Amino acid sequence: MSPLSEEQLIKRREAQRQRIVEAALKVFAVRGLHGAKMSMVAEEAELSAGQLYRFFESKEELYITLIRQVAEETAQAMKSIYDLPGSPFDKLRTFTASILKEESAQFPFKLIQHANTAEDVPDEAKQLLQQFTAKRYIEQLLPLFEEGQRMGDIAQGDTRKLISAFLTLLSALITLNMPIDDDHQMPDADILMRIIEGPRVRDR
Amino acid sequence: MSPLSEEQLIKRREAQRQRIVEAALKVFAVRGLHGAKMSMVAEEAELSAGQLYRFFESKEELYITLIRQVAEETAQAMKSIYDLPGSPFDKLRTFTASILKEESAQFPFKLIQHANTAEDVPDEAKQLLQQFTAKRYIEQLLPLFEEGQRMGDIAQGDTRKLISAFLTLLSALITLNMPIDDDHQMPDADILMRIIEGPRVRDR
DNA sequence: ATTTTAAGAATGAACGGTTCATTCTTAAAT
DNA sequence: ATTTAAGAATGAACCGTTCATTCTTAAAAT
Repeated sequence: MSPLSEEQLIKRREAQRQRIVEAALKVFAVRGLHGAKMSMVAEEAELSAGQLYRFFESKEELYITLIRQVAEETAQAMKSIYDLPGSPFDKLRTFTASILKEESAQFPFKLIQHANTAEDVPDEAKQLLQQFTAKRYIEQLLPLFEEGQRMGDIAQGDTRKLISAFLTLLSALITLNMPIDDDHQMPDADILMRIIEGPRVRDR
Repeated sequence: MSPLSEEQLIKRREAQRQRIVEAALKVFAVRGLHGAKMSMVAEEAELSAGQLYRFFESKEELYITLIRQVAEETAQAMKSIYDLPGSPFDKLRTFTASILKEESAQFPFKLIQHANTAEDVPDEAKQLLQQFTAKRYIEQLLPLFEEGQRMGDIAQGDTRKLISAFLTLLSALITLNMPIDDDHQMPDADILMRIIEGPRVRDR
């Protein structure tokens, strides 16, 4: 009857779909909703533009699917900071360094940043993002920062404000999307950590 | 013959031209070269789109004119940091605060950031920007930072790297173009100053 | 009366999302 | 081996939209 069993087909199809979403993440993160073209996503996913429409009925559906997935994964990644080794400060440094090092780790941030500032973002995407706002991340990190403050690793003061500033700067840095040339060089994690670092003593 | 002398006319025209450039700065800074539409510039300058073409023969010419003007003004602004009152650290804080406070002060940064990362930027604009690169700003600020380091106000270490990181983060923050809503709030200058701040002692 | 200025409509080219006719692949059935 | 047909893939239109730019027209200035 059918050349491929039902099960095989579904699996295969799902894998393809995921491949497209990953390509879309890269393209949408870098270029934004309107700057990203379906043809670019197709190229990145290594199939023809027409093919995309066998998996997603529109650019909008693809975008919403992408946002949904990224929102969930990011929330997950946030939680996983707690599993990192060392003190709260160590955990945060490791987290920060890994994001600044790996380009692929930056895509979700860029995507969300774009989605939050671009216009004509589909309502459904907006709603999804509202469920996963910065406010939520702050609450999620609050215990970690508070412990760090108790230990003296992390600077005293309004904790939420500190987290907010830190996340904003990290996000800003990622979003900057700098060409790594002679003129600019990505500040490393340690520079960024100075923002939340507790009191230092002279000469180290 | 004419109640307006030749001279007056030219002056009037020049003023109008400048008005357009300023409108363009705002629009191009926020939306980038391709995101900015001539109709938007026209609206901002409070004239019709068609009128623009009496002053600039193309979008490209307008853009190049704008880049040239901004590049020069920015270099000028950089120099003026030295004229600010107080210690090197004070000067830098004042400078930073004033940029973060006033939106109009951020336009040049945004424009340059866009121009440096966008594609299909006119060659002439690229060339103009190369003359006023970050590298140049770093050299310009070097004496100020070195003095600050000698005084202990500013953190020790590779001075150029420190300046670069500071400028990059400032630029990133500005470029982020955050909506000032409940979720996000612009980190203030003092937070940013922690990046370059010299050794702190416990309890202030 | 003539020129200048302005606004706004018209133009035309490029772009890009989407569709579709057609060709290819592949694995089961013969 | 050969056939067969479903699903995969392509690439070329299609077609609406979006601008940059030009044209038309009329008011205002001189």
